[in-house]
Amino acid sequence: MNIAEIDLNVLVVFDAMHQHLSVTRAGQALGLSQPAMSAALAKLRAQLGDPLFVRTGHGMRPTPRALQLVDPVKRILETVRADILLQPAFDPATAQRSFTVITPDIGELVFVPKILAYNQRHAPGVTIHSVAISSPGAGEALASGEADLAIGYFPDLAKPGFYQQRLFRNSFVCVVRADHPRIQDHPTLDQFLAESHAVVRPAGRTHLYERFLESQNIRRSVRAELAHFASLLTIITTSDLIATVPRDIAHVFAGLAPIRLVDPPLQPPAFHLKQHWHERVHADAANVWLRKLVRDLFHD
DNA sequence: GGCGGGAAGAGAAAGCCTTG
DNA sequence: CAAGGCTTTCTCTTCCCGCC
Repeated sequence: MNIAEIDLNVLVVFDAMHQHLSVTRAGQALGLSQPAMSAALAKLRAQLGDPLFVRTGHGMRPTPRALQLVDPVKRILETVRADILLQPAFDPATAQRSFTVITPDIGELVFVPKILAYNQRHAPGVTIHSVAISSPGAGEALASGEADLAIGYFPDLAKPGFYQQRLFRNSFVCVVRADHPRIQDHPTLDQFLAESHAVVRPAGRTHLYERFLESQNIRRSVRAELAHFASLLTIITTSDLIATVPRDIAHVFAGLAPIRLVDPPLQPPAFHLKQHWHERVHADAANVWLRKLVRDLFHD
């Protein structure tokens, strides 16, 4: 007999019959009426060419052929339950897994160290591969599976097929070297514009503060234009330049070098940093674990 | 999208079998 | 022989699928 000719539901019927040894009770267990259960049993008998369960004075009793089938049927049903119906669990303590996370170089300074510190204690086999992909390409990378998660400011990913979760509210702050000769804690707009500025413009990313100044028709003297936030710290500590950066990165800088955080004279509307993922991995246990970790570590 | 055919299941009823 | 449980048959409903 060809497997395609068998309705595999009959295995469920067989198992229920073996458990209850009664057509009525087996039917109740499967949500079938007694006649429907009887019909299912008749179908099973026809397919296997054996009466399987026969009526005796002590209820329905299995035939030798039925007894022969008990273990194989249980194995098959258990395999279906465990390997097909149950979501595979993700155990961070034992998992050997690498996650690719899209985040700008700010993210590598702000997010990655905390994730790694957590993993070192609780998920020793989990590694993080950080990639800086610009906003338009991030969606493609998430959809193709090239990346698992994007963390940061990705307004292009607010579209069908993608999920997002807000992590924290961010704003801007100015940074200068600790012994800057002119800039005090609350510079006026004139004082701010009188200084020379260092600006970070990572390729392919939205520059919120730049756009804000343009919308206000404000021009400043830019002395250094950088592609990476990481280079900014050295430049600030060795010059009189002033830079306006997201507050989270400024706090990381303050822990690394003698700099001061200063309120900017103009503050654009606050923005939210989020994590984004593709619907393809929405139910994936490993991805769910990573998202929960990111939320627990960074949600304000 | 509407229609028709087939499959499956429910419910009712009648018949059969076994036990006490 | 009555009671309980299984089987069979019939009718009706629902759902799915293919066709136009």
